[in-house]
Amino acid sequence: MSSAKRKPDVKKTLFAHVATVAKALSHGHRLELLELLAQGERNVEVLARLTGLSVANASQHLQHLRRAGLVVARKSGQYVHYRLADEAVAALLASLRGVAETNLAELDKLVSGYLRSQDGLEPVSPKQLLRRVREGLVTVLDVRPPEEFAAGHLPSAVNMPLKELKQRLSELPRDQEVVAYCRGPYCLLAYEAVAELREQGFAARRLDGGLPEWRLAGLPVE
Amino acid sequence: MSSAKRKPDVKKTLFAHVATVAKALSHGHRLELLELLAQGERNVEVLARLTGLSVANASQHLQHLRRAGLVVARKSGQYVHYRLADEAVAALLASLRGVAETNLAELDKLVSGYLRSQDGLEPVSPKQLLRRVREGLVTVLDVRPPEEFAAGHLPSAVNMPLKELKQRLSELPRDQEVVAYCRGPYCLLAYEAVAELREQGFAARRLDGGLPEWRLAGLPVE
DNA sequence: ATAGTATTCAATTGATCTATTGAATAATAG
DNA sequence: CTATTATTCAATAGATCAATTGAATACTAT
Repeated sequence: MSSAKRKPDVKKTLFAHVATVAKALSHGHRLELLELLAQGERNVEVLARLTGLSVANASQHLQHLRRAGLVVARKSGQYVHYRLADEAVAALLASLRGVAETNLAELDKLVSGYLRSQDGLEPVSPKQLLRRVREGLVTVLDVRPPEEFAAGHLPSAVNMPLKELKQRLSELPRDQEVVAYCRGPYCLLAYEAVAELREQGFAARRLDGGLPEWRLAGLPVE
Repeated sequence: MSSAKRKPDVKKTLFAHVATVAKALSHGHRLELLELLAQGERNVEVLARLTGLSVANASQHLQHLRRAGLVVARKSGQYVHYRLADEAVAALLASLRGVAETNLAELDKLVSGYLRSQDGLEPVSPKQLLRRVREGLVTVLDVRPPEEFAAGHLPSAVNMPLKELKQRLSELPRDQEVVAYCRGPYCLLAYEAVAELREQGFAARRLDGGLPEWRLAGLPVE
């Protein structure tokens, strides 16, 4: 039986291949790129600017992700647009984040200390929010940039990037709660929007998670 | 606003912490250790032997996993028993494996080429199997070592390690299908058991996944 | 064609990771 | 107490990875 000798090799090879995927996830910059790509397609320059990386560096990290099969590239003219390879990638990221949060004491402290302190209230769960949106009880505020909003957003959400928030407060009704969201659990825009709104006397809360998490829950996107 | 300067730091720090968890998953040996731990608690020496690593090397990898919060250690006498920190870790592993399989062309070839060729038939899904077990239509064969069987197994499963299979064929009924399983999708024991059984004229198939996947599906364990 | 832009490639340097080895701890058995 | 066993620690050398730089490629617009 040749398999007696080949068996360990095959098993080691299988695990080594799975490990290469994990290795692609094992750098903060690449996780940040993936979070941005979870919002929708992006070209290299924009990704570099949003993450603060040099273009060459961003390009190399993106190629690393591509080799691991986590993202795909589409060339259009002189631009190369990257996007997540698959919805399963977004689910994997969420799972990784969840394990990291529950298991890493330090991370837990950061998340619950720094982030949660900014708004005293618990975040609204996606399902709760959907129910209240359908009953017209709540204003949904998307504080991401307009391009990301255009690529998909929550039902009946209003787009108001954080920078414009102060000037456009009059557009928001004061007689119902405002729920803000942005890219994901580690996107700080929504935290700051809630802080600002509450300073101005609004009843404001944050959505638990961002658009990718909403999508993963199987809820509708416009 | 001090957050204008601190914001990027917090975000980078958050992603860096999540990345350390991914880094812990980024080595084949550690994934193999985790697969074994998904079967139940194990001490260092046993893990070293099962993986073919030196004890010191296995110990270091285990400590790496522990620092990342993926496993926990329990000291009892002179032994240190490791186990998965959480059920979410098993789910994360399954998710990682799934993404790796669908996205890595090479891995796909290995899995469907080498493994699937060993038994021509499709594997049985956990839900199908549970239904057929309850109707008494099938014999469930657990080909893992007795310790792992003792730590938990499928309802009404028969334990028969691969090495004993040939001698104990008479214990298996020939008038109904036999479904074999072992540790997980990359555990080769079940493939070999099915091949052997079919050579001997049994109607044999493989369960899709192993005990950890069965657990994750929320199905009952004895 | 020419200039300009987006992206990738190639080479370098410093940093991090892995496996091995042998010694150090800690618990147990005689 | 001494010998034994399980585990961890510490130091090393080789391998791999990350960021930077400047050049190369590929496409667009004039």
